[in-house]
Amino acid sequence: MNLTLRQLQAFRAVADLGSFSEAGERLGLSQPALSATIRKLEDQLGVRLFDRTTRQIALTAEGAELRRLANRLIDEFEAVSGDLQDYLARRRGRVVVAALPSLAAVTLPRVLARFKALHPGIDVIIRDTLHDQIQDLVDSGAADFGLTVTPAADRDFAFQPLIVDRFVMVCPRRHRLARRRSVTWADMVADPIITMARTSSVRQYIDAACAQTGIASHSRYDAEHLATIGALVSEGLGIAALPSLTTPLLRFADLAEVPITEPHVERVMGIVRRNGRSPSVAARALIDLIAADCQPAAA
Amino acid sequence: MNLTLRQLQAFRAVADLGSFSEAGERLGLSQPALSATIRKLEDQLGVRLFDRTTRQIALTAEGAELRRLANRLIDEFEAVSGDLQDYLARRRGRVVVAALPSLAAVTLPRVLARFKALHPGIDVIIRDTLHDQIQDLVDSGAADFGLTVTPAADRDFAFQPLIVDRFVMVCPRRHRLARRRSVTWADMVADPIITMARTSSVRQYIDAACAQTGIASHSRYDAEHLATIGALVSEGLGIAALPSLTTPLLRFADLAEVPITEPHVERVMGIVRRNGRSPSVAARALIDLIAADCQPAAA
DNA sequence: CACACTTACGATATTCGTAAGGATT
DNA sequence: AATCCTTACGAATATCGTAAGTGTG
Repeated sequence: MNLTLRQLQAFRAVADLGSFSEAGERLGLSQPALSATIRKLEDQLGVRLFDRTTRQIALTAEGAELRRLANRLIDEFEAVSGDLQDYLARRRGRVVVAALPSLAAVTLPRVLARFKALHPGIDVIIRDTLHDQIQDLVDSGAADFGLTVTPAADRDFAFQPLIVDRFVMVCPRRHRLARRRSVTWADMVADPIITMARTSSVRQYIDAACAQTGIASHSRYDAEHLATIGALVSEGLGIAALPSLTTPLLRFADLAEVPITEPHVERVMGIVRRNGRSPSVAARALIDLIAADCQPAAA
Repeated sequence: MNLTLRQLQAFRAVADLGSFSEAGERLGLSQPALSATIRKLEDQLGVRLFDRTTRQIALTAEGAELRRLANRLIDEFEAVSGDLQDYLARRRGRVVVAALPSLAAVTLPRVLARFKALHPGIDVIIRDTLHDQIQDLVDSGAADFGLTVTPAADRDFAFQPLIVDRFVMVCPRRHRLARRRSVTWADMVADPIITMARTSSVRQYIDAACAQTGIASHSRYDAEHLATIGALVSEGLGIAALPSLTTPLLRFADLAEVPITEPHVERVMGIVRRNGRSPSVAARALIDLIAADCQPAAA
């Protein structure tokens, strides 16, 4: 037995309306076509579903049973079908973004505001975590894509660069370096440097810069959160070297911000995806929006 | 969008097996046919469901979503389909029989024992009630068919005669008529006659017989239940005129049973169905069994 | 006679299988 | 070279609509 959805829909329409011609009209079919469909269905099942009296039709007992089952099935089917429609039309769905805290806090919120307006039915879940874990999340498929720095070369990732982030020095406004147009790493040696915890990718760049310039790292404080760093700097406990992308989060602290020109440290941030895996429609939409936001010139 | 069950089944097979050729083998389809099916499904949905790398295929995010939905749908469909199969194969179902108490107590139990053995999944519900209500139950569709006497001519019933039931006199074994080969209505006048209550169809025949022979009805006792009549007769309180069909139920009372030859009163019992309504498969099966039981010669 | 379903039939669409093509291991 | 998917194409099947047929009110 091989029932067809169309057969069931036709049967339901006839059973509901009690008329072949009305059902045909509703389904956009000619009445003979419906007649043939029901006839075939009856042949397949080996049972009469309607008692015909040329003038009137009535469900048989088997017809009534089939009607029950068909209703259940078609309802389920249409509900699911609607889900898929919505999903594919980006009216429904879910995107999981794994992003570095800086991007999650600065870039993403701005984009998400627009995204939410465009696709109100899509939930965006932000996993703000560190670079290594972002790579793992993307690799395992737990995240649709990642927003982070250039991924490790040995991983099979597709990387789409978006932002080149340079480091800036952050200090109190009354600090001796606050008025400078730019500073060098050497300028900063005299002060205690407050950096992010060793687990942070930012710290990797700082340490690299230290090694590159031959200057020993001399951080006195490590912080997990940017807000903590901002507070520490604000209290005059030291100065910080941070990616420029993160400084908007420190606005509350009323700090001075000076580019670090020597050594030239920059991190390239962008979108990390699994190679050979196409993103979901919802993810694709968000990726496009992020790219447009970060590269207005490219658009 | 008009998804087809076949499309979903094809998609699920490919998604499960991760291979077009294996899925084709399982479905009994050629591999290109499957390829075309999936291709068309993707076109309809406007989304790629698989990432193809000529050597390997992997679900896209939409594919994964569709897989979830397809599984739900197909499982539901197969469950429903199985229910229907069972129903049509008479492994499941329900028959409601409206029967006169005599038939419900005498004929039906014997048949139902065989029916239950043949179709253990079908529930048979017996409504033992009086003729008028049987007609109503059948007419309204509440009962699949009725077992009763010839229905009223003004009703639109199909009647299939099964048993011609003649009336017999029932009396104590030591009664003066107990040894007779047959008796007439006139023979019985001397004794008090115990009959069923006025609501019974049996009583209608008794009264008709009285009127026909010009003999006044002179029943002293009315009883609702046959067992009561049997007990009354057994105690010597009178004699009874009953359809021969009912006498097996009086065996407990150890009574004599003599056919009544004059007047010739008989009731034709059979199966009553609604005209123009085909019986359910289950009902048909039970009807056939009853007919075979009552007319072994016809078989 | 009008209405509602059925049957008949030709046209269109869909689906299938075989055969050939292309890419990767 | 072998394997797996895709494309191409002709054949079988299904489905549809128009037109004609049948029985009922």
